[in-house]
Order: sequence, then C-alpha cells, then structure tokens
Amino acid sequence: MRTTIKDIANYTGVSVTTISLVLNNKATKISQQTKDMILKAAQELNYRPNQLAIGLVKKRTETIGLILSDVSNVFFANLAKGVEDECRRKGWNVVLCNTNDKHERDLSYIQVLADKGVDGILFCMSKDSNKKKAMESIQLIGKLKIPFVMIDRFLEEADCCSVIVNHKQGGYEATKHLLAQGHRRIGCVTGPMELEDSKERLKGYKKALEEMNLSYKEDLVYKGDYNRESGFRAVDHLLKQKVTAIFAFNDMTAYGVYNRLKQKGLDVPKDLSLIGYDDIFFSEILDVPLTTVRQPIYDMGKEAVRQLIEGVEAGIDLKKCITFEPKLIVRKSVAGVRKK
Amino acid sequence: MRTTIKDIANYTGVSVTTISLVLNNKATKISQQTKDMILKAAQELNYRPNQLAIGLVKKRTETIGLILSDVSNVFFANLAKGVEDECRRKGWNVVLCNTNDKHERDLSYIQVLADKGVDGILFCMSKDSNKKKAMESIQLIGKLKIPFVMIDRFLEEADCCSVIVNHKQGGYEATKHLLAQGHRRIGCVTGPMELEDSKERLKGYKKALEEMNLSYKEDLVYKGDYNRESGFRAVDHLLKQKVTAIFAFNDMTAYGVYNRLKQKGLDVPKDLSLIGYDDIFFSEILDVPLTTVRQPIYDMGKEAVRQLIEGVEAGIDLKKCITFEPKLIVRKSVAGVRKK
DNA sequence: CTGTTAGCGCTTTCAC
DNA sequence: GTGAAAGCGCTAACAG
Repeated sequence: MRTTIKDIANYTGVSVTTISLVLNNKATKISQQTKDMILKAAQELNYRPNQLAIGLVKKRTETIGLILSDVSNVFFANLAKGVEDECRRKGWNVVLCNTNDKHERDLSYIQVLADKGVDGILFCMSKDSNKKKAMESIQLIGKLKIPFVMIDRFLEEADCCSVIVNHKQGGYEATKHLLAQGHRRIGCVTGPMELEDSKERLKGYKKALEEMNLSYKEDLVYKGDYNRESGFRAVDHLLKQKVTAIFAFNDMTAYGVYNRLKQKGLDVPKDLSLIGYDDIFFSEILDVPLTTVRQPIYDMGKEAVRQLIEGVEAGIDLKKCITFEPKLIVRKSVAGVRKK
Repeated sequence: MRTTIKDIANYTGVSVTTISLVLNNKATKISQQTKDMILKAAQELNYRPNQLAIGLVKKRTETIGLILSDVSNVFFANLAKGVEDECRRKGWNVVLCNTNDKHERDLSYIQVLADKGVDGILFCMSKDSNKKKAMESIQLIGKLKIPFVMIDRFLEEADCCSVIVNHKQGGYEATKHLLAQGHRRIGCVTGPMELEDSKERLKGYKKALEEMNLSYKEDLVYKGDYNRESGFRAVDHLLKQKVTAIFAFNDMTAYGVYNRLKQKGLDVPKDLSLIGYDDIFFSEILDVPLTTVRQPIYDMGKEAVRQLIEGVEAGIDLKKCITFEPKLIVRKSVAGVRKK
C-alpha cells in the first residue's frame, strides 16, 4: 500500500492535521523541530499525496482536458505538444480526447471531463459543428461551470476566451502573394464552410481580390473539408476553370492538390502555383517546399494553457480573445504566372 | 453545484445506500418501484457520479497514462491515436505525457501518474534509456504496483507485458529487398544503439548479409538517432563508403537522407536507393514515395490498451509479449543497382 | 503550537 | 427491502 498521511501520523506520533499543515507549507506556527521530523518521516516513508483525495476536497485537480479532432493529424499533434509542454512546466496534466470531428463526442467528452473533475478544458471544436451545435457545446461547458478556452476554431457568439489566428489576414496574405506574382485566376480549396476559420480565410481571399479590383468568382472556389482527398478532387474542377494558381486552405489539402497535379503530369510551380496554410512540419521537406501561411499552433497551445490556468487560478473566466498573426512562408511552390 | 447522491436522497426521501445500489445495478432486492423512482430522480436532477470520489473508494479510475517521447512526432501521434481510440471504446481516458526522450521525465511522470491513481501505464521508454536506466523505470513502476505494458521500445530483461514489432525481421526484409535489387554495398543509418529496437534492426541487416555471404562492414553503419538531421549527416559519410543504397532505420531519418542527397544533386532511386522504416503517413505522398517497412503502430496502440485493460480487470500482470510482424511496403525509392 | 472534528462524494458492510 | 455507519485520503475550521 501507498503511505498515507495517517501512516506518517502513526510513525511520528503527531496528528494528521499537523502533517497536512507542514506538508502544505501552511505551518506558520509549528515548531521547526516537529516540521523537520515530519518532513524526514515523509521522506523515509516515501510519502506522496493521493491526488484523488486532494482533488475531492480541494475541487482542484491541476488537470485539463484537451478536446480536439484527431491527434494523428500533424497540426493537432503540434497543438497537443504545445499544450502538454506548458502544462508540464506548470505541473499540470492533460487528458487527451479525440473527437474525430464528431459533435456528439465533443459533448460526451465535456461531460466525462467534468465527471473527472478537470479544472479546465481546451476546446478545439469538431469540424461538423455548425453554429447551433457549437453553441450547444459552449452552453454545456457553461452549465457545468468549467473554465475553458477555445482554440484554433472559434465562434464569435461564444463570448469566451479564445486563442485563434487572424485567418482573414492569412487568407489575404496568401492571395496577395499570388496576385503579386501576376496570378489573376486563383482557385481556392476551402475547408468546411461552417467553420469560422474557413470563412475568414475566404474573406481574406476576397479582400485581396477586391483591392485589385478583381471580381470574385464562385466557380474558382471549391468547397473542401481540410482533407487531402478534397485537394485531390478539387484539381479537376479548378483546372477546368483555367486557374493559374491554387490556394489550399490547409497544407494537407495542398498535398492532395500537389499529388493530383503531379499525377496529371503538371509541375508545381511551373505549370501551376500552389500555396498552403498551416505550415506543418512536412511542408518544408517536400520536393517542392510548399509556400504556405504559418499558424503558430504550438505556441497557441502554450498560450491557451496559460490563459486557461490563469483563469482557473484567478477563479474568473477571462473573455480575452488572443489573436496570433499568421505568417507567410515563401518557399518554392509559387512562381510568376506563365506567359502565354 | 453538481448534483450529488445526497441530493437525490433528499429529493426522493430514500437513503444514499439505496441510491448507490440502484445506480450501480447492485440492487438485487430493491423494489422495482423505488428503483424507478431513483432512476427518474437521477435523470431529472441530471446526476452524474463524481469520478474522483469513486476513484478514491474503488481505487479504480478507468484512466491510463501514456508515456511517450513526443506526440508531435507523427509516429507517436499515431500511437497516441490508437491508444485513445481504444480507450474511448472502453470508456477509459488517457493522460498524455511527453518526455522528450528524457529518462528523468519517464520517472517523474510515472510518479505523477501513480499519484493521480491511474489504473495502468502505457510506457514507451525514452530514447536516452540505457539498460540501467530502463530497469530503473521498470522497477519504479513495479514498486508502485501499477500494471503497465511497454510499447514499441522494449527491454528483454523487464519481464513484463510488451507490444512490439519484430524488428529483426523488419531489418532483414528491408536489407533483403535491397540485396535482391543487386545492391551489395548497403549503408545504414541506425537509431540510438542503446535501444533494443535499433539493435534488432541491425541484427536483421546482418542476417540478410550473412545469407548472401557478404561480410558486415562497420564503416557502412552510421550511428544516428532517429532524427532527420542524423540522416542528413549520414549521407556524406556513407557516400564516401561508396554505398549504392541506404537503409534508414526510420522514415524521418530517410527524409533527411533524401533531402541531403537531393541537395547534392543526387537522384533517388536512380543514383542511390533508399529504404525507410515505420511507414508514417507522409512517406506515401512524397515525390518519390518511400519504400519502407511498415510498423502497424496504430494497431499496436490499440492492442497495448487491450492488454493493459485486460490485465487491470483481471487483477494480474500479464507477461505476454505481443509481437507484430512488420511489412515491407514497396514504393519508388529503390531501384536496381546501376551498371557501371 | 497542536489536535479534534467534520466533510469532500461515494461504496460497502452489516444490521434491522 | 432499506438504512446507518464506517471509511477511502485528504483539508480546514475550530478548539484548546
């Protein structure tokens, strides 16, 4: 059996209170002698407090839940790393929850985490969440009174703390970069349009076009889902529209585009320019290193944890919205438009 | 406040005992009427048992700890996914622990997980663990009496349940494939040689050479560390040794090799054949899809969870060693040896 | 300075 | 059929 505080009490002949006090540094008026004795005994007996018991009485577990769609997705894996790294620094732990982008799983994990007494939730909403579903999740967390911060995917109406990227700016910069290279027919492969971030990227795309007095054409916009396959599928459609460049709303989609183009014997960037979004690890080491918009997802994970813990410790729910600026990373997948 | 069992007691006028009994399906002799009433009340009051309290009395949390080096590494991300998926299926949770391959973190996480009352640990030892350190970890878990299963990285002496890949076979098949293509000077870039798995892959390499009556040459073996950089560094050395093919002990290293070769203007597989190990997601979508040895890491994660939970439920520590067979995945990075 | 006591939310033994 | 009571390991008022 593990040593308990009682064991120390028996061993030292002092009461559990005194022990608890000493071990928690709340021993303002305990004699140094007793303190030393207790500390020594605790060492000798190899005492470690039972965190379940502590959690039960203190209503604090120093544990957070991380809800995301899929850790095996590099982007989220980096998020998870940032989150866990920061938690470790603070002595906290993280319970990992994959929803596979299913909204009901968002809900059920929120409940389970509440049952386990987590102190907070880092919530990266599932992809299939429309506004109504998203609000449902938010309200559940609210009802459960668990501090939370939304990360990456957010919702205007939620009125909560969120850590996000200025996606409009990202979409804008990507498009502007393409425009600057002379491209005028720029296709895009979006993510799910229910998602705020996908909408924002599209807004940025439109804004860049407007600035150049170019009209926005529905036909150049292929509705994808952030998966590689959707990039793959988008190519045939966009090629028919005679685009000279494609802006994929995430890197994974860009890979799909790239693979399909290659399959069709088309070269990037000679025949077609390609730009991604996210800057996941592999984008750099590809044969044609991908020009992309970097989301500092690892740092965002860290920041989200900081906000969350700060909120928990202060006992208030912050409503800050921390916005990270995306960064255009120019590599080799974009070239000037071909002369006809 | 959350509804407690007491609230239901007040609400229904029945004792907490009865409620607990009913809610846990242990109500063999409670009248159907009372049962229904309690169940209904629980529903109405939105009752959910406090898992901390349950954990405290039952000494069961239905939570496991997953210790690995780095979730942002695709290989481990897949492991984590398999683990979490299987846990979810069983209604369990997983606490994620990244050690960054630091042995002291293995130790500290083991302690922390014990403090939190996890029911078991999935342990993927850190890279810097030599035999002594590894045993230290194992012994700590043992002392804490936590059921555990080692995954991917293992230790002969540990005498515990482990889920691993037959790495000798993997190394053998990779090498044999290269030999079959006519290669005779095959370089390898190993992982850390303290690791059992790296040793095994090398054994497989040797075995394949022996079968062809080829002598094993130290000079063709570059000691890497499973990182991309080590593949990068290995190239210059191995090229001097006039190898015609390189067997990288993991895909990440293979990418490094590939990148460096490209930098030097060498083509894979025309100038040099390359084979990896792991078959992580990206290997397939590279420009030159990587021939590699697949480790079914996702499935291994699932299996490890099954073993672990089985052990926990049965209350015994299984000492089974589940071995998965690796599979050679032939793609485009290996070609016949060039005629001089 | 230190100990007694109650209580966190639940399970479980035993008595009625 | 149901309830009282003890206890899991700990904290925190409150006494003394």
